[in-house]
Amino acid sequence: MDKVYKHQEMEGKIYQTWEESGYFQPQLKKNASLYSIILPPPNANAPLHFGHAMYVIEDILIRYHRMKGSPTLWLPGADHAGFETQFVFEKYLASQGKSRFDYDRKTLYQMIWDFVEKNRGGMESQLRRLGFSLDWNRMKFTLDEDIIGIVYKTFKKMYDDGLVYRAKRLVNYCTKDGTSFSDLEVIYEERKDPLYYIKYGPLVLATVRPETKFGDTGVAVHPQDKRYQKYVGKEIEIETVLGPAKIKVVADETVDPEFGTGVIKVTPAHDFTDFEIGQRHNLPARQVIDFNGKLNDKAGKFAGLTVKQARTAVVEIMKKRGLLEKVDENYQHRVGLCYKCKTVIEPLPLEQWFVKMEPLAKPAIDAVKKGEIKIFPRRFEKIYFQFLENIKDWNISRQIVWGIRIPAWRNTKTGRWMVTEGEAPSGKDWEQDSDVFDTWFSSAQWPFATLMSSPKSKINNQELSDYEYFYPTSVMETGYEILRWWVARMVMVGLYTTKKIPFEHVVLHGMVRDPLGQKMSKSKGNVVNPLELIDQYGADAVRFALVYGTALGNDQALSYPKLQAARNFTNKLWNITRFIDMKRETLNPKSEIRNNLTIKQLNNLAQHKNDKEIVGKTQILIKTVTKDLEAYNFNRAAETLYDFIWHTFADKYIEDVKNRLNQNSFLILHFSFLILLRLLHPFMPFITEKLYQLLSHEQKSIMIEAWPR
RNA sequence: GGACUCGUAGCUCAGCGGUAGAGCGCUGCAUUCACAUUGCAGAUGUCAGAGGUUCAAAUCCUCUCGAGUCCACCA
Repeated sequence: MDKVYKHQEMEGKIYQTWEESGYFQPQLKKNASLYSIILPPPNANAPLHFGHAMYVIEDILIRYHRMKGSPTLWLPGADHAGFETQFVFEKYLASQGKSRFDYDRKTLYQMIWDFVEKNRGGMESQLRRLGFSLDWNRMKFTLDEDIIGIVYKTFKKMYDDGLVYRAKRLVNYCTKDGTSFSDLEVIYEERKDPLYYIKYGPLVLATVRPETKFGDTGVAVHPQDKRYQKYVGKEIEIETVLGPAKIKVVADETVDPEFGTGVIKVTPAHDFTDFEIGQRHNLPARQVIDFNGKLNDKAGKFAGLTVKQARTAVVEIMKKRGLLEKVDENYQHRVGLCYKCKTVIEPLPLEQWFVKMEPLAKPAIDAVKKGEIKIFPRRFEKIYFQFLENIKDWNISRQIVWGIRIPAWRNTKTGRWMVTEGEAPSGKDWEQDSDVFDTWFSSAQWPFATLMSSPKSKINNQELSDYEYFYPTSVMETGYEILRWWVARMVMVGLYTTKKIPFEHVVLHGMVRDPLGQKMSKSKGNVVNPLELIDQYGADAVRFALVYGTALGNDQALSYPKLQAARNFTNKLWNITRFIDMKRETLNPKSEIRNNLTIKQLNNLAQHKNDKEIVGKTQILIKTVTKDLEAYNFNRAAETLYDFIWHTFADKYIEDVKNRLNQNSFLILHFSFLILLRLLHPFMPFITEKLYQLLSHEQKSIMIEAWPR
């Protein structure tokens, strides 16, 4: 053995033998306690980042339960990541001097497919580098035919149940990316914009968006506002930049009398609050901004101007005509932006498919309230409830091509819609909706969709699908930032479709930040690639460093000292093994070399006081580590193991035993270390495998050894 | 406007009701035979502040101050 552990020479080979061994596949048997996790599918088109490396938590759980003897499934997948991927592809097109509008739908889809296909596999080999014991035979892609079929079925069922409806409503629209978004995809930024006080006949009102005034179909005040009582319900004559006009005054609770003058203009087609006011008071929605972000001919001579240009132009004319009372230049407010390209989101009226969320949210709330689903750490329950209790209907239409096309057809003659499970309706006059589903709509079905579409297996003469066997899954482990985007939606749709919870426990990890505690981002240029760290420190060390010293659900700053410490720890393990191996040669013990000595058998073997002591302490360690794993206290389990192996086992016990080593104490030394390796295996799979085989002189993998008890 | 997290040794963070902990750093010593990616010994903290509950509080409660995050959304 070398003096130093060289991970570069070991990890690749070990992973290969694991994969060939078939141990990643669950050993299905009847009446066993099952364990399953569906991997949150990484974007098929992008390299892994630290968020994915945190899935090491799942590998720890999977390896632990596999060793405990459960049929254990960890199912990998890849996400087509609809808008994300199309966004990247369009950037690529732009670099070639092209745009998506240069191609028809079919060609564009195929081009993105090929683009993704070219990058496929990268992410998968990276998951292998991390040592993840995923069952690659069950790999799924979100655009697999059978997955699409299941998504169609769900949509059709929702439609038939009246949970999906088509409506012209205001949506968050990015005029640059040319698609609408759900509420979650809008980010807000604090901005300082001028607040214009505009004269509307006898009234004055404040707005930051004078360019939308062509879409005004009313003026609103608070019902209790005494100043304006006399106008309520009446039409007032106003002077506008396009000449004189009449406009109705309504009273609505949502108006804040403290804001501005207490009067607001109502522009139902371009503001969410105004849309609602419009609905309540029968004010028509007049769209004056088009989907290209420019004003249309309803804006008279301002038609063709962008929103920004129009604002300046309108203000200028109002100034000239004395229609502007004053301008507050220091007005602070928050502006909605496209989460991807940061363009100002334009609320625009668009016909879309919506999912009614309230009936879905209720059972999802109950499932957690009743404890059928548990969330770890507990504090995230609040965020979950808060989201579900205030949920709004979900816009699931996206105006892109990269995704699952919505199986809805419109009759060009009657205008009626028909929803199917994917097949085109008979007859000539049907035209399919050109939109695709929001990626999260299909992702919400991932746990049951993946299992339903896996091949059946024979279990005790019974043909069972993975769905029948494994569902509901045991754990959904992911970053807390997608609790609402994904986890909550999986619970809702899972409960709706399968009538069962999709998973029993939700385990949430925190973010990995850069060494200074800053969020990693491409624009800041502080992104660290986990694969580079694996090259440098080894996968075991990277895994260990990510778990060690950070409580579940907390963010952590990437720490090089910690990585180094973890790497040194692997070296320590290596040298403990070297010592034991060396002593074996000199002592040449003839007694039973069995690997599976239990701690109790070991206890009976112990004669010397210190041998008894180390066995006793190991016994306690087993209990502690097991308990911490069951409670998802991964950091504590890791810290306890590190401390025990290094400072108790190596520093104290080995230092003591090395001077009095005999046949008997050697057995204690040897077998108790094998127990430690097994305890450590879920955290550091590669080196523990290597050392286990070195010491036991057997071909048997530590992966399928029994968890110490 | 609501909610959450964090504030513990120089730095990064565990601990979350029973005599202050780890990693890195620091000081001194050791070392041909498992390991310098080492060992031994050691220094370093009114656990942000103020009140309260308790036999006992870094740990529970209230408030204050600082750092950060999320949600709602203002026309």
